[in-house]
Amino acid sequence: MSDNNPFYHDYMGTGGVNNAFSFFGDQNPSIYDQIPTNTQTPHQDFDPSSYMSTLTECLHGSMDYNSLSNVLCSSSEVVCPPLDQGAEIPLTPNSLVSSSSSEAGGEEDSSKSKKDLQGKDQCEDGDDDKSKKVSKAKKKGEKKQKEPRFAFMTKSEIDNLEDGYRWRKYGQKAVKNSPFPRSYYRCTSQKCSVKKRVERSYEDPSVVITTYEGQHNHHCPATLRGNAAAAMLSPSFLSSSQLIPQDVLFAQMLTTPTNQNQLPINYSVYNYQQQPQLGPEYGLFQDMVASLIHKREP
DNA sequence: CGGGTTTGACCAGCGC
DNA sequence: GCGCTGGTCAAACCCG
Repeated sequence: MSDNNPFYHDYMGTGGVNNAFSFFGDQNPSIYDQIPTNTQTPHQDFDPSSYMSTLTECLHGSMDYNSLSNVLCSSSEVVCPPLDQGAEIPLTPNSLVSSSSSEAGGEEDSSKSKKDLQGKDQCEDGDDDKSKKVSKAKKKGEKKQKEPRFAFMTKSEIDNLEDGYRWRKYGQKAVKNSPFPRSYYRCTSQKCSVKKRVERSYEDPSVVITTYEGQHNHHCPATLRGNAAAAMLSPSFLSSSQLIPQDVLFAQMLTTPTNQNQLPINYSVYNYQQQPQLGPEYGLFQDMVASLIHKREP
């Protein structure tokens, strides 16, 4: 199958999973210029099976995100600070982010959702358009807090990949240096402030970059695909690839923690190539996506 | 009619 | 201070 897959040759080439990362920096080496070589291409002894077991632990809740990052970092020999700062990192196609913390999601929404509410609430108070606009302004000195974020890339014809949650588009912006617009989505669940951004890589239009921000405080809508939380852990799900359309040929999860100097470090966490023998792992990738964007019950 | 999308305008943050 | 850019809002529009 891989022989018939044009993307396989494009990106998997001779280096297996790790070479898939290459399209991230070839034409824009600015980030990589600052990164030690071994962070560009994760360790050559990279062992997908150990990654899978790590991910499995994470999925089943026995490992938190920091532990996950620690394991992943050590296995790829990347110096990786704890991902608990919620650091503000510029996100571009060359700088994907996962500054996640197992607690941050629930605590951080307040400021963000506050802003949203502020806008809506004060619209009712205001009696003209001007006041509406002004009311949206955030209080000075109130540093905007970032939700934990993570991003992953998929090779897909479809921009907005089905992940089991319901999203409402609230904006679209042209992206500098990219012919493709970036779309902004918000979870339609009332009390959920999770957002996601979807854009195509300007370096490779076949690659969709999806960035999630925040963690869902509710379960995946059961009506869509059944009880996803349970279903995704079932063997039948793992081989059925229900949540993401079949035309996803490649998926790679990325994180970009920052060190003390806010230097972004990119490293591959997980990489999937759609091949028959990897079917179950494809499901596991989806599990991971779902688990990261879904806030676990305490 | 309700919910989702489109799109122009506004605002904040950042770099110069 | 100014300009640029990303993120968000909200009215208008679309669609089932």
